[in-house]
Amino acid sequence: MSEISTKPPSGMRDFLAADVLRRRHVLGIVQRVYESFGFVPLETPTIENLSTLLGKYGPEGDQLLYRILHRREKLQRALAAGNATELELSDEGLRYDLTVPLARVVANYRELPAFYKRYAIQPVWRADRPGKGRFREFYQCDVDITGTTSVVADAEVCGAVAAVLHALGFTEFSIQTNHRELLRAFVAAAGLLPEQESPALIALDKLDKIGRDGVLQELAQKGLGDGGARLLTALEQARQPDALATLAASDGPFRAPALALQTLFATAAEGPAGKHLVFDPTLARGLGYYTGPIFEIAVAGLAGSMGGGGRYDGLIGMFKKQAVPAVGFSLGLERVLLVMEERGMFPALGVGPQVLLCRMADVPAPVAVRIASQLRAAGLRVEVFADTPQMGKQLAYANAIGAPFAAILGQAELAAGTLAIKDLRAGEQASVPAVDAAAWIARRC
RNA sequence: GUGGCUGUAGCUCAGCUCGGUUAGAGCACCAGGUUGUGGUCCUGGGGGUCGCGGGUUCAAAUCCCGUCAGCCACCCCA
Repeated sequence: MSEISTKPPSGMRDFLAADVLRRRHVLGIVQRVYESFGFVPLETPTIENLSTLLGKYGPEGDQLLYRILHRREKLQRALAAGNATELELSDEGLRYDLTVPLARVVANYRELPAFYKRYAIQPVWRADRPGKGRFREFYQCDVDITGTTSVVADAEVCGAVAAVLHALGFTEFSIQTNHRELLRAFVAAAGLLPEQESPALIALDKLDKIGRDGVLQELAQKGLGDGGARLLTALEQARQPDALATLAASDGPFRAPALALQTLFATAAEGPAGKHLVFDPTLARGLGYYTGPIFEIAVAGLAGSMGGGGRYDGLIGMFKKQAVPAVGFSLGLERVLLVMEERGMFPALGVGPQVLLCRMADVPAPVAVRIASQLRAAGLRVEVFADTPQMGKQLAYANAIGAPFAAILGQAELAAGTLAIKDLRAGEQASVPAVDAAAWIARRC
């Protein structure tokens, strides 16, 4: 194959007009709702130092970082040394999420408000294997609040994403909620080691899919047989309706996190997230930096999640001496779009010119440009057909791009000071004085 | 990372089981029917080294091996 591939790289996409409009539609609502909660925007660079990125996402996360190769002399030096490691060949990488850059920014700018509420809508990159709703370049829409451990902050970030989903037209979705400390207490009580938490929870998460026996089998395979079985029993009990209240009333390590979740539910109940928050004792999120409540948005028919978040009181402290508590929530734009597309949730989104200005070959181009300018000044979206093929060609083009009107300019119109305006949808045509044309079209758009 | 499915025209696909002249269809595109009128209709046309590489064979889109890419499920995530 001598031709150059015209496809974008794996997991990355081009967006044509219709795609862009749908994305903008969603992003506009996200921005408006986030700002209504008092969040202010932040944009950070595409590229971060690897020292910023590494060690924040867990070992799997580090593997998924896109790293940027040294250039020129620096690369030559690293290669000349022989057996160069990844770290010696690169010291920068592409942003993996929006939370770690936020943590860096909070640590870097002392002048930020003590309670910093920021939103960020930017692409992130992960060297993942692409799949349905999974890409190597995708947009996250984050809200975060730093500087407070208050449950109000937890409830507000949940409320913000819930309000976005409502504004987009979602009614049925749940925000699965758990608490990192509660999980830790369950794992300890079952006699498992802290490092066994992750594999045990991955197996337990499949309870609904593969059933109790399937989970037990998988736990045994991982060498977590007895402790895993105890954990399964405990979590099954925790899924009962009043389990959270029981845990909150208990003594010992379950009490504090269970109380925290109860307080969160009671607080969030007064906001948009209210009825959507659901306690899920088996929810465990992969990112390493969560310390308190953790969230994941679940919607029927979507395998993955539409968003996730949680409290991470230790992350910012990795960048500066004093720890700063923080909580955040992230919506995955592509996941939202995927579900909205499947369900036909988009309104009609217009694009392209409302009027195509066509002209005969004997009409000078400057005249067409002048008339187009007049129509645009009146607020219409206008395209001037560049060439002057036969009128059928020009109208066929107008039809192909979906322009509802064509304005035709020939010697007859020039002499009379009119435009022949054709309504492509109705198939009707009228001769309209040029000065009235814009209003005539606007009335019918 | 694991398992499965699919790669044929710009797009959606047929043909492959059982190898046999110039590889087809619909849509899209171009031209004409209509030199100031689109969307419908009619006629004609351009466009394919059958993903890539190798093997078997007199002969490969078709059979075999490899490879790459895409999709689906799992894993993980947003």
